[in-house]
Amino acid sequence: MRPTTKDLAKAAGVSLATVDRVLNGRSGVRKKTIATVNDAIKRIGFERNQIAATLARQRAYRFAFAVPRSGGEFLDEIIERIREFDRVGRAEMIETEVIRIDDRDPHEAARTLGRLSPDKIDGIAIMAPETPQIRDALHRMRERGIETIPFVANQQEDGFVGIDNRAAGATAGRLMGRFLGQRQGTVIALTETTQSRDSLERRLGFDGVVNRDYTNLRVLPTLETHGDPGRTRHVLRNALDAHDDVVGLYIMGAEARTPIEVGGQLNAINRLVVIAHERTLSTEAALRSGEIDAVIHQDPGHLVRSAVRILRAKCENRSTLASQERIRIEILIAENL
Amino acid sequence: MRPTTKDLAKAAGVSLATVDRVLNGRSGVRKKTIATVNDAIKRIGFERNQIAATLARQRAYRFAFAVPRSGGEFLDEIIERIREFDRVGRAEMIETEVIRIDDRDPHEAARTLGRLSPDKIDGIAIMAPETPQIRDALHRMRERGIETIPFVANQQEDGFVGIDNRAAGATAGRLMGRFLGQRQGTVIALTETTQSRDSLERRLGFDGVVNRDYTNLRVLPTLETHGDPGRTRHVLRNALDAHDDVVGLYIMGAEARTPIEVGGQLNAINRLVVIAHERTLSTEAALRSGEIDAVIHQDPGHLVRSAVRILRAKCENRSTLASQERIRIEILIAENL
DNA sequence: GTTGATCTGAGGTGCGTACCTCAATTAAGC
DNA sequence: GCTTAATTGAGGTACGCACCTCAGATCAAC
Repeated sequence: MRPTTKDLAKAAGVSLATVDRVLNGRSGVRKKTIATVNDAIKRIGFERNQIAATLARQRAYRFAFAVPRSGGEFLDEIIERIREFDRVGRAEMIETEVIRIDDRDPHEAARTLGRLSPDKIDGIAIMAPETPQIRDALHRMRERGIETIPFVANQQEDGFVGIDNRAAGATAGRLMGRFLGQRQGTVIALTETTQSRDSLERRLGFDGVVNRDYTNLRVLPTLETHGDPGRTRHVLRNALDAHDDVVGLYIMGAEARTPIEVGGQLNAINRLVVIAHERTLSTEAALRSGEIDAVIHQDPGHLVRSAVRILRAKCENRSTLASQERIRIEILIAENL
Repeated sequence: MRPTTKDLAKAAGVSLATVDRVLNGRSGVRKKTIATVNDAIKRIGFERNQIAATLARQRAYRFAFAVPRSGGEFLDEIIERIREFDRVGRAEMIETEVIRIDDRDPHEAARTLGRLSPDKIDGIAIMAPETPQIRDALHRMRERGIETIPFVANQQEDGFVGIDNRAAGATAGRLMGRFLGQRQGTVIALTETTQSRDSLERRLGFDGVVNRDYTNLRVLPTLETHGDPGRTRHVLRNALDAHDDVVGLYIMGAEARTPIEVGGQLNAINRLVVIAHERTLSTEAALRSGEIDAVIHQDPGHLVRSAVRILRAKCENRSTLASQERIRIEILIAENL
């Protein structure tokens, strides 16, 4: 039989109350006693029964996902997965909710986060640009006892859930090079805004591979669409007009729908190797139809489940298996959709 | 507050004992009463608290993974993931164990499975060839009340956990075609044994794509290694001698180490596009060194966690979210390892 | 109406932990 | 040694459900 708290109390020569105080980090225990209990934990191999602990808490874990108010298909997909998780999670006493924050107004976003109280929420996964205001708000949340982790954005932070965007860019670069083979020419790189760290990282990774291993290719400075179809058409047409040897298109942003549409209309896409990011209804359809050649993807379901596992582990101050939590950089083509 | 069994009893106008009988499928309840309770469940949106239910069972779930006695690196990897899961699972009252079965002796395998009693085990994931003896043994296990699911092998069975091998082969075929570009020549396909259904499916998928879309390529009949380095060297050398235009090598089996080694020794691999299955220490190293170009993979951690989720859901007669349980066909290259 | 079988209710115990109160003990400062 | 504060123990209740017993109700067949 697995040792219980009762066994632990006996082994440590203390009462259940003290065991409880130590296990849950409550105050009013001498350092020496804490050490005694910890020794006993190791000695008898005690491990808290999380099932019983969760039940005894008398309330569900409540986790929030703070996501931008504006977003494309990929964000919709993530939100759908959060809601899906919520449905099955309730039976395991985990409730999840989506909180929208305004990524264009850092002050308002910080205020929204500031309003969250530990009474209503145990942890939060944040998908937001790293502005000083947000950073401050997060710091204050942690002080109030709310666990936080960066989600999809801000990979350099601790406990990040998401992919290594630099490696993702390198992956795209490798595929671009290999798919183009001996062909010589220009590659267009497109994103919503070059301000975003994700785009920067991806571009760095992409260039790293292409410049080193595919000297037959030349990558143009990144074009910006600002998510605007008109502007997308404009910059794309300009680039195609200016270079008659365009052979590849790398769509770096999460919103590939408009570039694909515009590319198709310009009748350019059929001759190009096109690589985009994130599986959405649009990129999936484009993969099937052959309009694009590969998609670099991170699984939204895994993202959500991993974030919840990590938040929960933090609440129970456990550690997690890093190997289990690394989000894969997936390569999708028509055949493995 | 979520409705509890008590609320359900009140809503259905029956006692807690009857609610328990219905929820857990015990005998001695009239059909009409069962219907009344089920109606009430829907009406008030009752959902069993799995945390409390698990605790009240007074014992952990015990799941087994039946895997072949002989196997290569990929099997080792899977077993390692099972043990890893076991360590974290115990805190959630899920115990897992590995059972070795002799895949060369179906009778002995069936006997091993036959010895398993519902007292000692709640469910089992089986990775074994589909012989009549095994099929019988599984049938009898289910009758005894042990849940079973096919694992990695036998994808056509219900509840299968693993990848669609035909699609995996098609994925390999597409990559082979794209990586070779305009090059013309012969492609070698290699496996341990063509008797295995996995190999057959992969070959079918591979051929489907290559024969249709890459007429510049010709795929030779599948070579068999029987897992023997000597034989591998022999058949590979023969094939390379017989065809001076070999441009690609497709290693279909799970054990790629020997073919990669032999190919390297024959000094052939550097000129070829090589695609293998399953990430292992060998294929990972070969990807990094450039000896192979891509690996088609299924994540062992996901395989194990998914199998456990499905077995547990079956024990609690719940349904699972199919979308969450589909094992991805992953494409690995050096950049997204 | 009786008998026997079938169904249902009432009530209990226990799982392993969280979280609470209050009294008792021990340590620390003077 | 005394006072005060810090530490510890004892005991309780609760979570939502599984699983048990036994008496009482209901039903069907005769």
